Amino acid sequence: MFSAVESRRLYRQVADQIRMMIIRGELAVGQRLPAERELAEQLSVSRPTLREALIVLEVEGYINIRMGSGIYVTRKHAAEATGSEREPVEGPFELLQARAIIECAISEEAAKSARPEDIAVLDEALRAMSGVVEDARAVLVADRAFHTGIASIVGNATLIRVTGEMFDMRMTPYFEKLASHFEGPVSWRTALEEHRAIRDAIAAGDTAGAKDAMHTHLTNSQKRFSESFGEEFSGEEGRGRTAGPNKGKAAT
Amino acid sequence: MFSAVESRRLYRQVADQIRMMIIRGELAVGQRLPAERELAEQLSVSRPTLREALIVLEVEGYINIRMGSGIYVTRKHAAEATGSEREPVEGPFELLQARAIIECAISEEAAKSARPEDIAVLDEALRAMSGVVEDARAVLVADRAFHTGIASIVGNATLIRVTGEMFDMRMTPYFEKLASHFEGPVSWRTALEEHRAIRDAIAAGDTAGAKDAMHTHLTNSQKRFSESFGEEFSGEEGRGRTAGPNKGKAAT
DNA sequence: CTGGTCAACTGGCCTGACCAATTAGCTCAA
DNA sequence: TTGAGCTAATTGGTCAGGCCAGTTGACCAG
Repeated sequence: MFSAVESRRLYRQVADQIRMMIIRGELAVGQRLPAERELAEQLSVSRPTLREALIVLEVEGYINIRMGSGIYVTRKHAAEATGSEREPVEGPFELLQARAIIECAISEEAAKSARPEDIAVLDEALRAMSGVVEDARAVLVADRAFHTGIASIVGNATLIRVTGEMFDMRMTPYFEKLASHFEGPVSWRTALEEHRAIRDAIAAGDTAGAKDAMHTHLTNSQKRFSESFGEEFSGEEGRGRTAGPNKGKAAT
Repeated sequence: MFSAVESRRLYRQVADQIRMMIIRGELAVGQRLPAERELAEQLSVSRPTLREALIVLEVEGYINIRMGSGIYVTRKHAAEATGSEREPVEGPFELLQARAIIECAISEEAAKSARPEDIAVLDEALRAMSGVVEDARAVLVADRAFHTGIASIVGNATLIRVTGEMFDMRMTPYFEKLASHFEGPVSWRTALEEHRAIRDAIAAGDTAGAKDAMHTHLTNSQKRFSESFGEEFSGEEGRGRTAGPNKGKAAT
């Protein structure tokens, strides 16, 4: 929601970065993080700022700070309560298909009620994204801000959260490995153009157009994935069952 | 056991103190707190410590820190202050609206690819539900099975999970307390009829009809809610947008 | 009135230091 | 050998003072 522009605050950026590392699994549960002084130096921030970021993560429940001992990772996912299912997550193709279905509907809804200030939020996310296509980490933040920004137009906290959670599922080692094969400045610029098309349709109040543009965007993402999937993992057994490149859809 | 002497960290004590003042109403919603420097002096702590406490409260959602402007109380959040933890707690209406948008799209998609065995799954859920409308607990299980059953027609694990998670959000004390005022055999039979309409549309491959039927179902759920407790929520501030700094004063 | 400038706040961040809790390693007596 | 107790290094907790950047509103030129 309104944390789009506000994320300029350094301690929040630091918190985002560390949180992402935990979700990705780069920091195992139970593992002890480097000392505050060392961490601050590695991240090029002062210790007070690093401490503020750590407190954010502690309140959110990601880490446990023990005085005199160290900082420990406690869990890797925010929503874990219902003791159900598997950790291994679903495959990237299923995820992108699910996002296509859900976010298309959200875009459609957003186009109905977008106001100028809502469009300004999207524009800010686009502007931010255009400036960091070279930075693999920062561009993800901007990408996320755009997608959750659309959900925020509807003004529904649940939609914002679900959209964000689905986005964050790409932060898995499996997904990351695939993404590293095709994500780059070029593909991000393409995605940026697709974002602009979505933004324009929403700004124009064009519900069908917004839905189509979002569908195009996520379908293209799938394509980019499947190409790299075919090259690198051709001999491997894929996981997703449906969700081929051809989703057998009619109208659009 | 011996949790008496915890040597609580100072910034947490400060956060507790301010949080209590907000909950008690000593600090009105929307009110601006004293400046950090002044507040630190009043509480006899250093500014960094005060800042850490404020960041805790900001993450918890009690206050809103605006750079260059000041610190503002955003809400009281009375009851569950102690067990708080995660759970931004979106309201029941937001949840039902989100479900309407998302599950309508899923129903539409399901109607495209429903096979006889998929319909059989829905029929089984309907049959189970019809037999337990008297049992408040069992009927919820059947209700859940129906909704996730629709998602399973699309054959996408992410959709199934998201649908289930959104459904499970009603399993909170807050939500259940409200639900107990209107949920009963009568309302469940009505919901069952709405389920049947959804099932029929999906079985017939009627995408628009499936979407409409699902929309009707969840909109009616919303109505049943609002008829019982409509007024309670109307005073809440919108969360998604317009963190209006312009309260109180109208045009000049 | 209108629009722009500017100075007084206010939060954001930093340096550098010291205190307090924890823990690993050591000594030394049993 | 063993283990109880001490020591010192390590780590988080707190403090002080300062500078920078964004916000706001009063003020002045137009």
